[in-house]
Amino acid sequence: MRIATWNINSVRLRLDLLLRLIDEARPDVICLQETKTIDDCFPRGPLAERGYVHAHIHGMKGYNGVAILSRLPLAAPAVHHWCDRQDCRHISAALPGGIEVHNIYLPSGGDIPDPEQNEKFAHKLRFLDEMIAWWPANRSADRPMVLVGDLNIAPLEHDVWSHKQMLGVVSHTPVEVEKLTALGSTLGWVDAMRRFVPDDLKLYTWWSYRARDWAAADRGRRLDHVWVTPPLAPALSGCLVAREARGWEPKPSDHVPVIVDLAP
DNA sequence: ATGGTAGCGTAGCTA
Repeated sequence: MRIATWNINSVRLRLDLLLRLIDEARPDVICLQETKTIDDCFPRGPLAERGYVHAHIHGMKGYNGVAILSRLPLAAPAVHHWCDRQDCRHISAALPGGIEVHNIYLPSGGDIPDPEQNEKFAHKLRFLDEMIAWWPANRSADRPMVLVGDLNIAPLEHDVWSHKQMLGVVSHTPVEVEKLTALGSTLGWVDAMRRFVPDDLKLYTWWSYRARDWAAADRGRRLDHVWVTPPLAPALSGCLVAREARGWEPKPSDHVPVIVDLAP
């Protein structure tokens, strides 16, 4: 089974690129973040035509928005809310065989890495704290689960272009990294991407729009993640970061798809 | 040190 995750940064504007991903990678399940549309405007038709007849969509006007599109039936669709908000940032559904897929868009956190000065950063930290408490209280590590999405944190030294220069930049500050690590420890989550790319090699999924030449500068960050619970770890058979998608014309997302394969 | 770009929706927020 092949699962793709992608912060598409508007599913309506980039429908053609989503269809290109489908043609080129043929994922069974696609998890999108930042769809940026209400559910009534989500382009279900062209996706259903290509076999993605099962969809769990949770969007809002203009911001956020997550979706799980699947060729395989989806059971137990759920919406999860955090920080007493109605943001569309986390949904889940179960695949045949009982594998539960969680699709998460974690708050970016703004620019200033101080929760006293910046309420967006405070929101990000609270979101993490609430999830750290939620998983062990609501799910067992024995359950086969996949957690994907834009977590807006690059935890490892080589998840950013310069560890030293990024230590004070939101997405790579020690407080965020500690909380993401604690989140990973809740159920013994396995970092699927790093199963296939050693920790000492650079690995990015996002490059800023604000660079003159993103590829030449290559100042990326690994903000997007695929985690699995221990029962699924032996099934991991591959993981691919579709770096070339950062150059897809006419208008690429600033994030690229991450694709993971699970053996039957 | 600063400013740089993008999407939504049509001002200003979010990233």
